[in-house]
Amino acid sequence: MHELTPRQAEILAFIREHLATEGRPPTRPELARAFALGSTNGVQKHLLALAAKGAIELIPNAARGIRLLGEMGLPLVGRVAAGSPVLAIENVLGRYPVDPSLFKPRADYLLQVRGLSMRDEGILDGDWLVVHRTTEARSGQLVVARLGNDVTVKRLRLRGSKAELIPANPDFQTLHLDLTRDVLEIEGIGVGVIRNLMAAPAPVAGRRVHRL
Amino acid sequence: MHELTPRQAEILAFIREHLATEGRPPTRPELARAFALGSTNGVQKHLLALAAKGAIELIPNAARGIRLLGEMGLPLVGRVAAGSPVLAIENVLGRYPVDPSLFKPRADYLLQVRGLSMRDEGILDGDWLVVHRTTEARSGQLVVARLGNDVTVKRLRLRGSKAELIPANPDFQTLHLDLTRDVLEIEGIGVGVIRNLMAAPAPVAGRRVHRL
DNA sequence: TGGGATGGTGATAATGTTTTCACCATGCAC
DNA sequence: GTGCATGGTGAAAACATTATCACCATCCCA
Repeated sequence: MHELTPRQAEILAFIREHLATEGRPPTRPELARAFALGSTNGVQKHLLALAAKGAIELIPNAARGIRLLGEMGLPLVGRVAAGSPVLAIENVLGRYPVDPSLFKPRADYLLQVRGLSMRDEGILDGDWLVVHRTTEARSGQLVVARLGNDVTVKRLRLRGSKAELIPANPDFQTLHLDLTRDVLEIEGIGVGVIRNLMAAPAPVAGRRVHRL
Repeated sequence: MHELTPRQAEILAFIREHLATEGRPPTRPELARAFALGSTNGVQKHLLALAAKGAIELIPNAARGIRLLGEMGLPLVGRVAAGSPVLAIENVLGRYPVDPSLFKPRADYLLQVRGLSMRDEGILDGDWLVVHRTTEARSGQLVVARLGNDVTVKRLRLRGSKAELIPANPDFQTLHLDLTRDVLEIEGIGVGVIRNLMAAPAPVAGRRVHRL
């Protein structure tokens, strides 16, 4: 998908919002009113641009025939391949219908936790860590950090130029970093945990998500 | 809400389905086609009946102006008042946008866990247990059980006529029941866990959910 | 300096959709 | 047996909505 212009992003956000609050997509006149446009044709062109970029689908001759694409839940990231971005396609196991607004700050993806290094905080092997994507974290937060080629989940403590990545399990060791020397790459902060006690559900979309 | 007739329930289900698959409510002609009706007026009367019963809201003069009511996520049940049904209004803290189909079997409500009796299974104080409502449970399942006036979350073990409710924390004691004497009321089985690591989100609907 | 992408106004035809008219049939309670 | 809720047909008016026409302005890049 090409990048959206700021205006297009605004309009896409309004459609999302309208859908959530009203339960149906907006019409072109409704969009025109919302953006103080005098003509529905201005709206129409934005919608065509959004459709061309794959952000929405326009159903011909259907009232409110606007369908959001790529809104199929959050990606579940499995084992992160060495050196690849967390959200790289080869790491994504599927997409699951988790409402991003259920968590604060907003959830961006799910990370399947491996190992028991955070056991004493109730995060077990196989749990889904709900992650907010950010490069900044505060002391005390649960972080998804990149250490070389590995991605790890630990609690962060910052003390001046020193950083600690602290597990919640006495069998694991705290990692000490000197920020004047070492690079600490934050991938996101943990904002929630989801565990399936029974069988894992089927994803709403498989490994590859095609746009039409 | 009055009870729906079978026909009305069918139509409501179709609206739900259409909304999920198409991303917008159906029109009256679309409904007429789906139910092989020759006239949109037949549909209109059903919609008016559904609206009168509080199942939907009809927005006048708006294309696809059908809005589902009472579809606002799962109820979060807090401390269960003595003797009251789990889902009694006084126990419901709010409603949260959790997709029931994310868990198997289907999630029916969320129960705010109190205490640390299941700590070693990674279920902590304040966690939301995702519950499937059922009165039947198998040995080994995590159950929401009613013991007298109290509701408790434990792992169930059945051995012939004996039942055990087993905590996951050595500080708590296993409860032994003789099913020939004692009554074990199952309220549901735990199918998942959700934890908010940051502040708890605002509910999509407050303690009281008004219809219009 | 010219052409394409973006972001508009204004108007109108064609089509989709809601709403209401009149009328009919069945089952069920009082 | 009459009245009422339910579940229909058929038609038509009024309104909502989509789609497309011609035209304009700005910005950026080759």
